[in-house]
Amino acid sequence: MGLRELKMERTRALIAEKAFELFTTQGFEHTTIEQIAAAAEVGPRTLYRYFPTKEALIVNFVDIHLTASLDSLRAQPDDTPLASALYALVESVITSTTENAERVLAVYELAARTPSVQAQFSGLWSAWREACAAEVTRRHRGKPGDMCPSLAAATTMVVIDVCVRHWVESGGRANMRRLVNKALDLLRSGEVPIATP
Amino acid sequence: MGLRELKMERTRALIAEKAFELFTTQGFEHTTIEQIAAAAEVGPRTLYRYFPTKEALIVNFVDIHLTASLDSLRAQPDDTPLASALYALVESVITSTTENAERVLAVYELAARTPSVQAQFSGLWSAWREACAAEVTRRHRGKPGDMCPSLAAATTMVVIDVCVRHWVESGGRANMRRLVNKALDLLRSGEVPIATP
DNA sequence: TCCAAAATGGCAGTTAGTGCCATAATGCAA
DNA sequence: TTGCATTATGGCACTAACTGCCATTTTGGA
Repeated sequence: MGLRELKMERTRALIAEKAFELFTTQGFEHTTIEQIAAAAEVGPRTLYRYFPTKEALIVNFVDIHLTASLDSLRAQPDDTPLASALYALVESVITSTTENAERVLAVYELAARTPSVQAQFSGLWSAWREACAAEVTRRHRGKPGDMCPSLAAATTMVVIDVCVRHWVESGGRANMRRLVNKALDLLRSGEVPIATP
Repeated sequence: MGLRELKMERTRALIAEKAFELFTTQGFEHTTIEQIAAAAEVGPRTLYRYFPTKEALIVNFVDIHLTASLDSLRAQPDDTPLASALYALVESVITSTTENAERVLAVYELAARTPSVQAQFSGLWSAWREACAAEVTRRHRGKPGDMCPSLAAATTMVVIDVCVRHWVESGGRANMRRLVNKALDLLRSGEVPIATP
């Protein structure tokens, strides 16, 4: 990586950091792009070259972890059993969430207070789920139209989503890994009721 | 309902309809609020009294169905088995979707082309899922912290989501009810792989 | 017929986001 | 080291989404 890219990466991080600080102290809506740009000592026009929208300044922090988890799914050899490959993905989310607990909690709190941020987050999760489903489908090699891979991916994502929510609601005090394993057990054992006519 | 409210309801519908027309012909981003207001023969300021944001003008169409489905869950007697109550909810989505197939397809196509709309939709689904989970939890009367109701609700929502996507991808030609029952069967029979260490 | 309440919409203002272009910084090659 | 081509920067002008405020109009009912 050249010196140029390094410096830009640093600027990017600085902008995100300053934005985060201002958002947490003043609230998302009461912080303007100008303020953030000023705090990071760049022009507003430059800020927009690093982050396309105001929301991206927060979403960014979760995006990193989700992208990493997708990578760790892709990193599994193609002949890994699907259940194991999916667990690698789950594992990745668990570690990145708990290792950055404070930041994640703050981001979620911020999102809870701001509809537009909330929406962007939902969109991010949704896109991530799509991407995971695509990867699972590729591995599964079933007939097109088979819903099994989509369901497997979606179910896994839902477990993660539910567990992260529970974890956030506990203020980060719950044990995330235990939560996830409990949830997976419930699903596997059929204790979770499924809609029936 | 008074005559006044009736007229307002009509205005609301007219605005939404004109917005929909303009969005489908010109695209979401290339349509301005002014154009929509002009088409509906109201002032822009008035339009904003009916719809808080531009995105709400589309989201509206799906919102109606999701709200209705939630109502049909609430309408079930409290002693209905959870699996049956959840099926009533599923049933509601199936009928409202297929009965408004054309409109739903158009809306989804529009959303697929516009990130901000996409995000709003994800947010809507997410909020709906939360609301359903709350209702399921209420019915379940388990200990607080029990993840079973959240999982039951989330799993059902995910089935609906996956099926609707498949249905949309088929251009509305697939049989939605068959799709849903197939998916529910797969889940119930344990054919869908669950992440395992 | 008149009145109180409520809907409407015009106006001014804020802010997010974009295109364009001049300027400044930087890596590289001579 | 110097000069050049490339690339980041940021200023300016502009569009369009939204908001608060207030005057005007409409409307349902007494």
